[in-house]
Amino acid sequence: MKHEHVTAIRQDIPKFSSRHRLRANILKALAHPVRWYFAEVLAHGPRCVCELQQLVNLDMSTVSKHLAVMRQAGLVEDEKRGTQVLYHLATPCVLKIFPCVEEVLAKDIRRKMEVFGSDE
Amino acid sequence: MKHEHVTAIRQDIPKFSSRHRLRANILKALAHPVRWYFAEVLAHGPRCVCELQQLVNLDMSTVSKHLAVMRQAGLVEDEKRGTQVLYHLATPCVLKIFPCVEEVLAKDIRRKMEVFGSDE
DNA sequence: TGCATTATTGGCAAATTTGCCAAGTATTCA
DNA sequence: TGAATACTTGGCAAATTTGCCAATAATGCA
Repeated sequence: MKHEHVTAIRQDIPKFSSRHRLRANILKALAHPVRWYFAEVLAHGPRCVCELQQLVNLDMSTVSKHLAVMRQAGLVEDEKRGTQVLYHLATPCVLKIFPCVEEVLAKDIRRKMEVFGSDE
Repeated sequence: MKHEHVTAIRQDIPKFSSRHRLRANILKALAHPVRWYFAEVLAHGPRCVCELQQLVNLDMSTVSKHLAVMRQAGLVEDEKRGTQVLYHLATPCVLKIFPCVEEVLAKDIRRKMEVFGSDE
């Protein structure tokens, strides 16, 4: 017998849960094309919601919600300036994630080209 | 007038799309508590599906699907060994993402403690 | 004060993700 | 060959995410 079948409540992920959920949540806040793009843009300096909105051409409410996800994850911070709200990266270390992802991507492409080249 | 309302097809995210979708997809493969955990475990060396399954206490089919997500993203590679399948990290650079996330987390906690301390 | 600009929130429908079960494949071993 | 082990795939239901449209709030300006 391997283990009892727990039929746990859906939300209740086993012991590794809380620690890993916290970390996964930060990544989840980056793991969307729009939010990844925002992180890239904000790496160059603060931007207001209206600027970001024009860049992606989505409804402003949608943009606002994406930014809320990033804010709740601790990725960005906001600051009121008159009628607008400026967003900026909470820590520059987010930028270090970019090259890591590039490397995974590059390696994956190399690997796929090998497979393509072989006669399998 | 700011811009026409495009009412685009749902999938069809504007110009920044393809480039960022590709990158976001890699992060998405890490942005789940179980898969984040697997990446941590695999950082210590190859593991078979059955080992990983026992660690998280989920159905083996569920574990298999999580690993398939990671494989398709180019995060891990698999290798048959008899009846079992060993998974290992495709590139060690994934590990560099861990400390970045820790830093975001630490900064976020610091910031929240400040707010807690102030009389706002 | 009234109006425009900027942003957030609530609500909803469509899309995606997640996890289980059942069924199928592949390999080892008796 | 037949049984056991290890894994994958299809299908489905529950949960979550995403994006739009109001409706609402906050600020600046005439």
